[in-house]
Amino acid sequence: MQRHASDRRIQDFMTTCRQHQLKITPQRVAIYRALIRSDQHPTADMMFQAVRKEYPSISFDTVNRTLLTFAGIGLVDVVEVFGGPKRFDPDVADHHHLHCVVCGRIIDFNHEQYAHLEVPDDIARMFTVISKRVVLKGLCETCAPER
Amino acid sequence: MQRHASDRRIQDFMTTCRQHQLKITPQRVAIYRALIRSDQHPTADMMFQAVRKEYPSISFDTVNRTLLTFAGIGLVDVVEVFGGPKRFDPDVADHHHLHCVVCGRIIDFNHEQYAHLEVPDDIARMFTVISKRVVLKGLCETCAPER
DNA sequence: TGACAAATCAGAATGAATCTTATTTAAGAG
DNA sequence: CTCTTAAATAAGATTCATTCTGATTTGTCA
Repeated sequence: MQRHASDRRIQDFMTTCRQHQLKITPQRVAIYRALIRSDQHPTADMMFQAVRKEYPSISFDTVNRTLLTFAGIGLVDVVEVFGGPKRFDPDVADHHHLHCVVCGRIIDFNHEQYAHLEVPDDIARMFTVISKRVVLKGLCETCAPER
Repeated sequence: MQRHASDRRIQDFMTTCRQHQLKITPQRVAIYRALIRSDQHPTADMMFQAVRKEYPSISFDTVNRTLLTFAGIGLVDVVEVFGGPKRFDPDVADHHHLHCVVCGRIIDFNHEQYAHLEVPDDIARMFTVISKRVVLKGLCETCAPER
């Protein structure tokens, strides 16, 4: 089942590439594979280290450039950060983020109330909204002072 | 009136510095002055260029370090970005952001619905929330395709 | 199978942020 | 008002992230 789900995503990935006239190279497939089984919100360098293990000859530039290409066609998201390197999110469905201000961890969550955020009329008139996200800053369990 | 409001903020600024045992240096005052009359969401370099005009001998390092110090005591906010240099926000009151994906402009806004965002119980149990913000990505008036 | 545009690699270049060290200075004590 | 001291600053070096350049390789399609 695990194998089938993953294979299915690779098939979809290839279809998306073809739709955008992107060549299906072994590097791109390796990067996409690493992406869908990645820890949450990796940096380009983290992705490079991960892909490297299965594809030792790959260059950092290829990984970075490919991630940006993937972002351009909606296969991955570049998420908001408060400084530091870019971070990527393989989950492109709508969801929200917690940012721990101490360890920098980004935690995904969903909430019914946030699923129906409306855009104020005066804003909607002057701004075309592509995506909406609630971003909470705070302290995660590990970093919160003990009670 | 303009002058008075500004003077008042400088007074408050000095009080805050004293409360945190920060020395009131002419550099810090110049940086704070530039901050409160800044365009929205400047980078450290933009701040450096601005402060420079009134204080030509100041170094970039001092401007950058000072902005981070100010952020640490709540005089300025580091806002979310999607890559690129850090950006600062002199408005530390609760508000929300539009990000134009084309020109990178960040636009402040407020909305009644967003003022009452509740944090889901299961999240509140594992995460101490410091701040909440709605982040909308999209196209600003200038960058939206003509109609 | 061959041609060509696209993609990759390696290393150089750029940009942002931080660190190091020597010097200067604000602020409190006397 | 002067002295002392820790804090702050300036300048340049360093580190890290990202992008660019140019030469080489490789999917894709005819």
